[in-house]
Amino acid sequence: MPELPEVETIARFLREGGRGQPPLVGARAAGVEVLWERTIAAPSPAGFAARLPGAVLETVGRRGKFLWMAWDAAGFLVVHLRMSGDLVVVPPGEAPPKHSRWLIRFDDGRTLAFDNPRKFGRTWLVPDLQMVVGHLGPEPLDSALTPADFHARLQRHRRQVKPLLMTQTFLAGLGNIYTDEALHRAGVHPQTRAHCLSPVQAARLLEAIRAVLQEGLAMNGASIDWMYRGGGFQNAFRVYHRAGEPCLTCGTPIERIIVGQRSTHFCPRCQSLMKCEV
DNA sequence: CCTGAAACCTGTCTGC
DNA sequence: TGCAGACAGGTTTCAG
Repeated sequence: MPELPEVETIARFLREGGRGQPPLVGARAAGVEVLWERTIAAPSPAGFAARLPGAVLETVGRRGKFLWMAWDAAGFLVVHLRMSGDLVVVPPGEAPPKHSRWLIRFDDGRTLAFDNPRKFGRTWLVPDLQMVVGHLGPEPLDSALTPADFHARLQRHRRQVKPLLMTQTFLAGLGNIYTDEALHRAGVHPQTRAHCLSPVQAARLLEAIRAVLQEGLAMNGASIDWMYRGGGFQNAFRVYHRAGEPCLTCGTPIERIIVGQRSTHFCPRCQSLMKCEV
C-alpha cells in the first residue's frame, strides 16, 4: 500500500501507536528472523539479523516512499514496501501474517512483521540514512519547494508529465493513484509534455499534488484489496479506478489508457491535451 | 534524453 | 469446477 500518505500512516502508527495499540518506539529488539533472504538489500541477511538484538527503537520517519527506523546502537533500518508491503505490529501470542518476510521480536513480547505477498519489498540496515534515500527528489509537501522551483524543474524535461511525476528522483512520494488524482484536480492531461506547462499551470499542479496528498493523509491513506489499515481515501477517488463512470466535475465518462506502462485514468473534457509547439 | 518491454512475485477476479 | 488471462499502490535494467 505504498505511496506517500500510506507510508506516512504506517510511520505515524509505529511512532505514536493507535487503534488501541501503544507506540513501538521505545521498545527493545530481542531477536530477528529472516524468512525471505532476498528482501534484505544490505547488509547480508546474517549481518542484518545479528546487529539489531539489544537495540532500542528511537524514532520512525519517512522520506519519499521509504520508511526509516532509527535504533540507538544499530543505525537505520530502511524499508521500501513496493507494491504489496506492510509493517504489522503483532501482539504477544498472536501469529504473524502469512507472507511475512522478516520478523523482529521485541523483549516486551511484540513482533514487528514485514508482510509482503509479492516479495518486491526491500530492507536496508545502514549507518547513514542518506546511503539509501540520498538520490531522491524533493518532498512535495516541503514548503521549501516553491511553485517557481517546481516550474523550473518541469522545464528541464520534455517527457510526459505523468511518468515524470512518478519518477522519484524528480519528486519523492507520488505513485499511480495520487498522480492520476492530482492531474485531474489540476486539469492537466497525463500526456502533456512537462516543459509545455506554463508557470500558472505548474503552480496549479503543485497545489493539486499537495491537496490530494493532504487529503490522503487525513484519511490515513487508501485501503485496497487485502491490504487494510483503516484508510479511507479509496472512497474519495475522483478518477482512479473509475473508468466509464461520470467525472464528478463535468459528467463526462472517465477514460482509462496506458501511459508509461501504467494504468491511467483521466477526464477527457477536464483534462484536454493542449497544443505545445516548443 | 526518452519510450517501451521485461523482469521481479503472488493473489484476485473475470470470462469461457 | 477448472483454467487462461488480465490486472494490481513500484522500481530497475536493457534495447532501440
